[in-house]
Amino acid sequence: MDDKGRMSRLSSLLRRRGIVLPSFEIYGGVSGLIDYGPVGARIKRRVVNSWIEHWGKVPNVVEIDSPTITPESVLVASGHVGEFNDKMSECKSCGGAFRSDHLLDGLHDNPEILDSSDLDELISTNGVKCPSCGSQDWSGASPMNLMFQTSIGAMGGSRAAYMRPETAQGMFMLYPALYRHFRQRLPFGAMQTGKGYRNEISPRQGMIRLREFNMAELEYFIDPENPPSTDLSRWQRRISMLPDPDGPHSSEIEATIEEAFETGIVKHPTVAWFLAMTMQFLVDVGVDPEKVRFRQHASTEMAHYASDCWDCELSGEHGWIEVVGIANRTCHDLESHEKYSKSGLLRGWRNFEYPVNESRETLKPVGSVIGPAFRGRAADVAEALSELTDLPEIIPFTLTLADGTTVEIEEGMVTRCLQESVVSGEYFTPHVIEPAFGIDRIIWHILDHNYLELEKEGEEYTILALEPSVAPYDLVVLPLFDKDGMGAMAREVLQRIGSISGIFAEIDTSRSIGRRYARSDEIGVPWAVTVDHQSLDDGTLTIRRRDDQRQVRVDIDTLIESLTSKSLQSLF
RNA sequence: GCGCCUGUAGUGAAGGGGUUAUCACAAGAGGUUUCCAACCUCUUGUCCCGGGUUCGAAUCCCGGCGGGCGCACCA
Repeated sequence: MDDKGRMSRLSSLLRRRGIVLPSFEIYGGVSGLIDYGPVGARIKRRVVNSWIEHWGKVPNVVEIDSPTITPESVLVASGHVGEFNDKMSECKSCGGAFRSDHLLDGLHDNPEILDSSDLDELISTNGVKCPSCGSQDWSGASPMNLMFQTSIGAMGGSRAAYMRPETAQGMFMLYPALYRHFRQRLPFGAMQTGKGYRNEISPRQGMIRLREFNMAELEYFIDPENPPSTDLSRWQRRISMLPDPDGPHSSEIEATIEEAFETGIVKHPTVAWFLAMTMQFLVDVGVDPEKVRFRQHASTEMAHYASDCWDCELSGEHGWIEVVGIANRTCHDLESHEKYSKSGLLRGWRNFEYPVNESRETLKPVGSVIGPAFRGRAADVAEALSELTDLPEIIPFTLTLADGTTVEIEEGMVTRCLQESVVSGEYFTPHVIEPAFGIDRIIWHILDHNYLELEKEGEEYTILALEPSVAPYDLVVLPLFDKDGMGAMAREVLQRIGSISGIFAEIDTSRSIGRRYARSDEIGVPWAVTVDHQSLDDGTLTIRRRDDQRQVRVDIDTLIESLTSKSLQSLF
């Protein structure tokens, strides 16, 4: 079977069976937007649920949910407005598009701050040549905004906003509430799943580059001086890793995460732990462990907020694709939000091992003298006095205010006093380790890795060998024939199964039994329960296992019990 | 955004300036059938959108939208 055809056969299957389809198709479709159909939506829900459960087991990790509409100011602070508004210049000769500021590298100290007309002028006066064809015929620099713009408020006076390009900012916005929730104790984490939006220039490759996509992100807040200790020894699987090409370990290796951390390839213990947990998650939802690798970002390609960054890449029909980014965002986000919002709540408190006694000599302003003497500037004088670190030996002296002006401080304006205090700890800005998952990309690879084209009695036969935890249905109930009471009994069985919480089943009565097995195999249903003639006599049913088509006969109570305890596998 | 290729039932394809657009599979109804896409009868359903050329356009031309690949961009 040729490899070129496999992807189109898989895509056909996804459409035909209502798993993933193009959106708005009767109106011609929109590039970069997809629908999950009735079967795909169930798979997606279960992948997302698996993700929430996986990380929810970590102590001190909670789920939150925040708006997708985000005020501009938040994204200015996060750096997205600057970062996602690059100006592009296009070569009129060959059609190549380049970042305008990159064209001016070496010609201007800080081309990023230039506006469009300055960029155009510098490009033309310096005779910048097109890197691909050498021509000098440039279109005007125009912003390439990768965020969807909107505004809050229907009438004039509305507030600029964007559809969020990531969910992470929601967690940062909620930091004060999280800090309270966890009773001021780090580490803790917050996660959310939901939509993110990026107005890609050219979305491609099916569900790989979307304009509206499902993300799942976790922000784990730690004290950088006391990173949580982690036990990496429970993961002994060897994983393919591509360390930073500019670093000391530049070639691809196979190692356990523990080894990678001990040899310094992974620098941060918490990052190492997240790499291991990520691998675990992917394997649990049915990604082929042989098609996973972790790639460390070179220092040059790191996102604006990250100090160390690993991609988890999966191999499939589209080659190696990044599906998870694990970044040490350090204190960047919280610090930046503190600066822009002037909020004082984006911090953690760390107790010293031993309290420190501090004594400090200060010059305390005498209000009744300072006030009349300096009038409107009195407050500035008091401020400047409190910030003095080296107290002058003699009074009078000259004091420099915040605005750079000076005043003479004379005898009687201040009193010298000694402040004694016990300092038991200090404030700090927590660091953040962030795993960010692209759910749609993961779903694609789950489908890809589990799409098996087999041969059965000389015929092509397709199985979607999904992990039961992410299968669209847990099982399908099939009467051998829909008559003689078999159909009725199948419906009773379905009803009993339906009352088990967390179990989803459907019934299929049309056409031959073999065809119905094939249909359920094709959408990945792991179990089929068949009601046959013997069922009518003695109440037993057969359970068929998708992956080897073996069947066992059990009575209905055993079936219900096994389903409840999720131990169907043990019947075989 | 540029270049090349491309768009016909749910899926995959054939055809093509002139009656009612073809085939397979899938799907629905009925029959048959004692467990793996069997068989029989019947049925449903298609030329991406807009404009142009023409007596006549699904077919030719132009534009748009969508898809694939490459470049660029992006993670």
